[in-house]
Amino acid sequence: MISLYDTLTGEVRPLTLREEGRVALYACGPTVYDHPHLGHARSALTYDVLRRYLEWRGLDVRHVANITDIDDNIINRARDEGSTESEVAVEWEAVYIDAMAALNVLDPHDRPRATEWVTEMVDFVARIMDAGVAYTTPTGVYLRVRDVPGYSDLVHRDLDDLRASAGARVEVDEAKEDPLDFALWKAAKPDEPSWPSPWGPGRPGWHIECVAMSLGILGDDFDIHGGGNDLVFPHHTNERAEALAVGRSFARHWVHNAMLNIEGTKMSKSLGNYRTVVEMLDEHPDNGRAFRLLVLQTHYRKTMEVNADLMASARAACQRLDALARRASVLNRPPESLGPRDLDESAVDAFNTAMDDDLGTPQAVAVIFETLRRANAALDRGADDAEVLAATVTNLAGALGVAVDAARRGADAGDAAIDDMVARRQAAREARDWATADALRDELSALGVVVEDTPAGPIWRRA
RNA sequence: GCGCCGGUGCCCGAGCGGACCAAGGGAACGGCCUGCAAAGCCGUAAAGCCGCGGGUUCAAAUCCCGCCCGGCGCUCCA
Repeated sequence: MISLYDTLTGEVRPLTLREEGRVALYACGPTVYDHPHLGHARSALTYDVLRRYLEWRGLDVRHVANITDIDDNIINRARDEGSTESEVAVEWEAVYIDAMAALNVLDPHDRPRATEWVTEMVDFVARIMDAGVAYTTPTGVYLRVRDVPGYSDLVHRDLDDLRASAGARVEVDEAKEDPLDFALWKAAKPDEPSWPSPWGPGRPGWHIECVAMSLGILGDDFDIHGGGNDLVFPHHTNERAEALAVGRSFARHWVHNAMLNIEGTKMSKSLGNYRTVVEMLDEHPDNGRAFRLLVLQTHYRKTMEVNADLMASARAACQRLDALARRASVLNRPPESLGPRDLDESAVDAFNTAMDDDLGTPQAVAVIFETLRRANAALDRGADDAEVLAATVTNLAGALGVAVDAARRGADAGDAAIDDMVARRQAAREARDWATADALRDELSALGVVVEDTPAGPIWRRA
C-alpha cells in the first residue's frame, strides 16, 4: 500500500484513489517569464518521480502540469523588452520544457496553458458569483473568504491569525471587504492584455486558473494535487476555496515539496546565489542526472542543500552506476535483457517498502547502492547472481528516472584520436612495454580520460 | 511578531522509543586485486554525549518543556 503525507490532514496516510488503478495527478507548473531555477527543477523532479513510481507499481497515471502564461511578471517582462506577453511566454516556455527534458523529466500527459482556458475560468468565476460568495469592486471580482467554511484548513492556521498578519508584506486593497479576500478576476488596466467577461474586460486571477484546469481536465475529486510548499498559502488555499465555494470536491491528497538552499542559505536573486537549471546543466555534461540523484537523496519534504561539492559527489555516485553497467555488459544476460520479473526480490521489496512510505527516496537510493555493492561482489567472484543483481540496480534506478548507461564513455566519443591512443597503449602493454603504456595513459589522463583495463579489454571514459 | 519545517560523523543525508548495525552517497586512510593504475571488493574513522539545557521512561537521536541557530510562508506575488 502506498502512503503519502497529506498537507490537509497533516499526516502520512494511505493513498486512496478515486478510481481503482488510476491516478489523476495535477502538479503546479511555472510562470514562464525567465529561466527556470533549481527550485523549479526540484519541484518538477519530485512529481516526475512520484509519477514514475506510481507507474512502476502498475498504476495508470494521468499527469497534468500547467503553464502559467499570463500574469504580472510576464506583463512586466514584455514591457521591459518591448515585446508582447505572448512572445515572452512562448520563449520561456520553450526554455523550461527543454530544461526539464534535459533532466529526464517525463512530459506530463497534459500541459494546459492559462490563456487557453480563459473561457472556462470566466465560467467558473460566474458560478462563484452565482453562489453568492464573491463581489465586485472597481478593481475586479473578489471571493469572500469568510463565506467558505474551512478556508484556512490547508495552512493549519486560525482565520483571525491569518487576517492579523495579512498585509504584513503587501498593501491591502481598500476596496475589499476583508483583507483576506482575493481576486478571481482582475479588471483590465491600460495597455494590459485582457479578455471580455460579464464584469468587464480583464484577466483571470492566478488561483482560478489551476482550479479550472485541474477540474476541467481531471474532473472532480481528482487524486493528487502537488506543488512547492510555498504554494500552500495563498495559492492552493485559494484554489481550494474556489472549488469549495461552488460545492465541488477538490483534491483527495495534497502533496508539497520543500525548497532548496544553495551553500547553506536560501536561493534568491538578491543574495546572488540564484542558480538556473541551464547554468547547472552547462557546468558538466552529467549534471542533469547528478542533480536528480541529489534530489532523490533528500526526502522531498525536507529542505535540501545544493553546492558544487554535492554536485560532484552525486556525479561520482552516478559513475559507480555506470561502472557496474560496464562490467555487467559482458555477461551472458546483461541488465537490459532482464525485465522487472527477473529482479532480485529482496532488493525490490526493500525498494518498494521505502517508496511506499511517503516516497522514501533516500532509503530507496540506499537500497540501490547496497544492491550495487552486492552485484560487484558477485561479479568479483564470478557468482551466478551477478546478472540479476546488476539488472536490479539498473531497473530500480530507472524506476526513479536515473539512467544507467554502460556505454557512457563520453557521448561525444567518436574520438578516434582517443580510441587510437587507447589501442596503442594496449599494444604496448601486450608487449610488456610499461613505460610506453604508462606514458600514453598519462597523456590520456591529461585529456581528462580515464582508462580501465577489464578482462574484455580496455575501456575509457571521461573523468 | 505569528505559523510550519529542520539542526545526526569531514561534507550531504536516512533513522524518529529498544536487538549495538546510527542506512546510503561523497571525501580520506589501510588491505586485496593490478606490471603499476583505474574499476571493484574488504576494512578503518583517538574524539558523533545525534544543536544546548532540563524532564518522562526499565530504555531516547527518536516523546515533553525551555532556549539558541537555520529555512519557508504570512493575499491580488512561486
